[in-house]
Amino acid sequence: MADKKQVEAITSMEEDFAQWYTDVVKKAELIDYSSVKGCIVLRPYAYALWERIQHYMDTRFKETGHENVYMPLLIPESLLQKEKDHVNGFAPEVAWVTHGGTEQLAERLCVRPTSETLFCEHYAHVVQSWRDLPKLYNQWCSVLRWEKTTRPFLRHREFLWQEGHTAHAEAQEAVDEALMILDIYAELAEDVLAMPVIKGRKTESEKFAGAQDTYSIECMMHDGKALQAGTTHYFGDGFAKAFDITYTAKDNSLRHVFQSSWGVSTRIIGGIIMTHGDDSGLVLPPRIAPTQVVIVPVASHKPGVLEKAAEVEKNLKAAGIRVRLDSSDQSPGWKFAEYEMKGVPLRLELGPRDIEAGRCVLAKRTGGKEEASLEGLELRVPEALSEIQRAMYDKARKNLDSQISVALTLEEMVTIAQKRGGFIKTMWCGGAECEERVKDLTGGMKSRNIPFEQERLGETCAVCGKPADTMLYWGFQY
RNA sequence: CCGGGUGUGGCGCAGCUGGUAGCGCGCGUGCUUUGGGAGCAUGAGGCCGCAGGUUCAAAUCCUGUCACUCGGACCA
Repeated sequence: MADKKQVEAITSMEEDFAQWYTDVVKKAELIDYSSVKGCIVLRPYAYALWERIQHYMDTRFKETGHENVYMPLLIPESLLQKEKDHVNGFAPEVAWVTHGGTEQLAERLCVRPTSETLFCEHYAHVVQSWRDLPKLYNQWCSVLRWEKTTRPFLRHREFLWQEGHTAHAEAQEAVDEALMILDIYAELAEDVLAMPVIKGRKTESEKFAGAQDTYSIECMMHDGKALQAGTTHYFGDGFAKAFDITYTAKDNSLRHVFQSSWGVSTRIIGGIIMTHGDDSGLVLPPRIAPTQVVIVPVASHKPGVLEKAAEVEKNLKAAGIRVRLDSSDQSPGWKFAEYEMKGVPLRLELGPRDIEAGRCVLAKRTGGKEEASLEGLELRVPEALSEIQRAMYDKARKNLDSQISVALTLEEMVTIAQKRGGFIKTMWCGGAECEERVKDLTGGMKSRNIPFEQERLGETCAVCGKPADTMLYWGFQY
């Protein structure tokens, strides 16, 4: 029976969430493992998702004046060493190239874990005058970090991302840049991926190595764990001083630039899976789905069926819909299950009975079947897709809201952390010791961010009881 | 990095008191099927993760190693 095979194919979320995730990632043909730990093959379906994410972001970046560049893969050790906090943050997880052919290199080269240092070196070369600013660069590339524990999408050693790096004359411009990009990231997550986010600033102890301020968008997964889906950083002039990036201002004084950097990686695909997926597999938001509509012909050997299906495909394609006709000789039931597994938002069933009646069956991946007239289908389908998109966001939003708890005391925090996880919001005094203490007592819960949307939950820090005027989100994270 | 589990055709597994590999699914071909993972027939495919060792003989026993996976620690 269909149900039985489904259950065998994918572990239920309730039974074992981690196993469910691994099953979905494999069965939906997103990835394959390679022979190097943490270096993962992105199969066509996963890469198509990434391309759509890329396309959205790249368009937004270019609209806002950014240019794409490409920096080298290798960083000499001496260059990496220039900014102290930065090197301390990354040193434990960089991989080194020590030989060229059979010869040992005079200086070893690190495979970029991120490219701040390369951008800084380059900016020092090309920035001379206030007329050269701002520099608004982005690059699409992969980076390498020698992680101990790896999981598909969520934690790779090599992963794809974009990293933006900008240099500005004024501090405020660099801050504005970091905040504007954070908005773009939030719009990607909410409008395109149907993943509601919490925007905010990272605490001192959680910010990026070398940054003055780090901002993040935080998402909530089905299992109550948070996922940081994107971050942006304001660097002040710290890197500029370490790398000697100076320009001559209008008044002929020599000044350091102010910088920002920001990135989103393929990790966000893991977020899509864990935000929307269910026990039948992936569920993809229509705006990002590589295939939005799959046409499943029924009794396709009967005359006229495939022809009609091809005609419907052509019409929908002409209407700008990403549609695919599966005319393979698999049984309809097989196809139903297959495309559910792959999260295709809308299935269009078309058989002899339908054709005779001038209609088809539309089945939403999110639930619900309807009969639709073939006449005007190119209007009904986009409508159905936006209904799905909206429903997915609403559902995710509801999940996020239901996972937020308020705690006024440390005892409450610990209880909630152990009982249900999710986000906990509390007042916080600003002390790193309080973060440490929460982490110890809860077995790893950390601050997520200080949300831009602040509320006054009380007058004192939930952890230490000292006066507090900041509200902070906490949570377990991926 | 610490602890548990697992590595045998593409996938899932059996075989582990040693004797040279088997099942289900999938795959190829043919016919019949087609509204929730179709049926019959026939065929192809594996030096058992890798490296040592014990033995007349190793998928099986021993040692090492690598990978995957779960949990923990760590983590822009």
